[in-house]
Amino acid sequence: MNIPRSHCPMNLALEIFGDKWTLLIIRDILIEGKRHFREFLASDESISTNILADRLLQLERNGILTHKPDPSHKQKKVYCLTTKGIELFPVLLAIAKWSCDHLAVDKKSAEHARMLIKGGEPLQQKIMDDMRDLHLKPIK
Amino acid sequence: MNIPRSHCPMNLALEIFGDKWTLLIIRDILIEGKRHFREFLASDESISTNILADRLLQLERNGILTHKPDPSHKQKKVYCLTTKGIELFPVLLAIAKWSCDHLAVDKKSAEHARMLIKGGEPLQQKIMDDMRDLHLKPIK
DNA sequence: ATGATAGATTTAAATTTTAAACCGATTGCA
DNA sequence: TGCAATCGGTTTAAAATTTAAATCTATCAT
Repeated sequence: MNIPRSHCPMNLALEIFGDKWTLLIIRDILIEGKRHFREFLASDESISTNILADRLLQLERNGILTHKPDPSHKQKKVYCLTTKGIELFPVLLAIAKWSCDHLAVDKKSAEHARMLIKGGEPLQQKIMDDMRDLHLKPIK
Repeated sequence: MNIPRSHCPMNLALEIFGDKWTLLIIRDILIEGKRHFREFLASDESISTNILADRLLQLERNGILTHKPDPSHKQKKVYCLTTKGIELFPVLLAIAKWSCDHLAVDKKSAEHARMLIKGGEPLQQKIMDDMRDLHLKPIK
């Protein structure tokens, strides 16, 4: 990474995910359960392959993602969140709540987001625990 | 605004503040108490004037900021958050918490952020109430 | 063997960001 | 009254990033 503009928490975070795409990938993993390049590529926002490849690389460099081989296909990778990545969940949730309160989000997503928020801390902790189980298992 | 890539809450939010600068301006207002162009300009990250002018305009267009004349100087504007803007506070806080937990933030900022987080809901509500008092008063 | 699928890389064009210079209006001070 | 500083910007040209599209090689199922 380059030298950061400042060491303010907000700035350091934005230098990692302050762009239009990075948090959409995290959303795809944390909310949609996606794990593969082609799955990310298929999201509604239609990211292009070079941007996706770049963002995945940056996320790995920043210790938010790792990957392991997919046994089903030698060229296929399974992307895994690290603890650092899983703990972005509250950030996503705060953003989703704000959006649902103030923007014209589509009904289905809004419903899902509100359910997650309404579940409160206990539900959110459970989801993060499940994520830890799913993503942090050692590469077998 | 252009047609959004999708109506997912995350995407809609990122189309507004998914960049390196926008949330730094919100931070300057919500956390640092800044209200003027020149104050934003003086922040550590050294934003340039045209980018700052553009982001302030976008924030106004998106209903997050407004401005009113500053009685002390005919050319001076006082920037005010709307309710929509003030309610970005939990988003900033979630990001700051994640940063403090996972990045090399400077000690002073980390301390401040942790204080805000440790205060919990009551402190956060109080801060947002103060902000409403300060920013939402009608232009006299 | 063939065609589909895998994760990319390459390219050239379009867009955004940047730093720096510049702007006219307003203000404080001598 | 004159002058320098300050106000919120705009303008500019260069640099960097983003984009869509085409392309690549390896793998896989049939």
